[in-house]
Amino acid sequence: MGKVKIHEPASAIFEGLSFTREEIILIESKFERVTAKKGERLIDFNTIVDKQYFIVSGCLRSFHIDSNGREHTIQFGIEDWWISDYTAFFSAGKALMSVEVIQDAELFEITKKDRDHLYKHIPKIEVYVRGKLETAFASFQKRILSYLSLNASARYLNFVKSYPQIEQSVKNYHIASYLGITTESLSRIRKEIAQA
Amino acid sequence: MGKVKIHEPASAIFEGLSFTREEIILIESKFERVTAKKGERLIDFNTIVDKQYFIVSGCLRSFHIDSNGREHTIQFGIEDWWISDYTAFFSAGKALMSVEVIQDAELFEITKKDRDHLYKHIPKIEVYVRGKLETAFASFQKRILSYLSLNASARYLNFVKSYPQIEQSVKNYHIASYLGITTESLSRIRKEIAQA
DNA sequence: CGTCTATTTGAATGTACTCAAAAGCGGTGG
DNA sequence: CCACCGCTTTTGAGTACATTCAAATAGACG
Repeated sequence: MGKVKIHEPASAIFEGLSFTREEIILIESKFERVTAKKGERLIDFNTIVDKQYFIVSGCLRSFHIDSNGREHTIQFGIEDWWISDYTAFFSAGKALMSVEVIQDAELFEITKKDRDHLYKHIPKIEVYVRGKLETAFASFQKRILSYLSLNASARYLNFVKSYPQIEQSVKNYHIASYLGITTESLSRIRKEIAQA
Repeated sequence: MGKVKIHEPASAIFEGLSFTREEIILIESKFERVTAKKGERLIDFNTIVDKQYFIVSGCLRSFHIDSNGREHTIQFGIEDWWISDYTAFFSAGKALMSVEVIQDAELFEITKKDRDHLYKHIPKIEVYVRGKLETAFASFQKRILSYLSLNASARYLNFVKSYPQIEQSVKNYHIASYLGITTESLSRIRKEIAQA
């Protein structure tokens, strides 16, 4: 389990920030506690996205199905991470991808409207979120670099090293779809690594 | 040329925001006007990054040189865009990549410290920047999806469609290094497309 | 025209994919 | 406890796509 527990006040999401009693109540009123079972979809392709999820426990992924029917995993989400279809959430447009539960999960859910309300009334949350966004931005940049400069085997090793907890929580075919390779290729890569 | 001119007040960078006279003076004092010639490097690999650039005119790119000596273009920057090594800039760490001028450029330069000062004294700038960051975040997400789901030819067509202005401003070998393919492959792809 | 840089072409190679089939694993019910 | 089922991973053979290295053109500019 992560640092934040589902029974704590939602304000615990913003780790390191301290709040007044009124602020804590406001934050509490904007987040909804949600539990979701393996296989459930929180966001569906082509629907309007106005929700974002903070993961207390469990594992989720966002993925896209391309014109050939192949799934591509954009992001995995585990405890203390946020997940949504950000492209759609930020622009209030329709989802390019779906978000599904891989392992039973406990979540804090918030709508865009409520998020904006929190930003407005508690500006330090906006500052905090900008910092998180910057970190996520930088890690996306690194991921792009890994597609540009590494072969499948090196990308896999890099993934395992960077996200050991995720590697343990998901199926190999999910990892393959995150790395941009087929299940068969990942299997052969793992075999090669094991032999060395 | 873009909407913002180098002779305008720096506050023009934040398109759509209106400022008081005092705010305009503060913003002006934090940005420095810089001109840079083709070939110049604004950020060098392995050096501390504390500057970010708003591009008024010209063209730049950020790129990484991998362990085999190959260059990979992370981002192109043209007028009205920001460029830096964000990974390093956000974390005040050393550059993973370099930023070089592809076409003579006019820029507004700002340090991290001055940026933070502006955020603190003019909060609406921080809100504005968060919005920009979200847009950039979403476009990175789309780019990752393109590496996962498209072959080289489709990625190229996608690039040309999405960034026609950039395609005109840069060499093919830069485009190849952005798409994650070799110059030779891009040449063959362009030939195929031309024939069809 | 000559030089430097950028692009194209060719042939051989390599990496990852496709499709099909087999093996492994985990849970359920008899 | 074992047999079966569904799901996941592995293996194999053939193929496709992109790379490598080397050489030939094409363009830009003085």
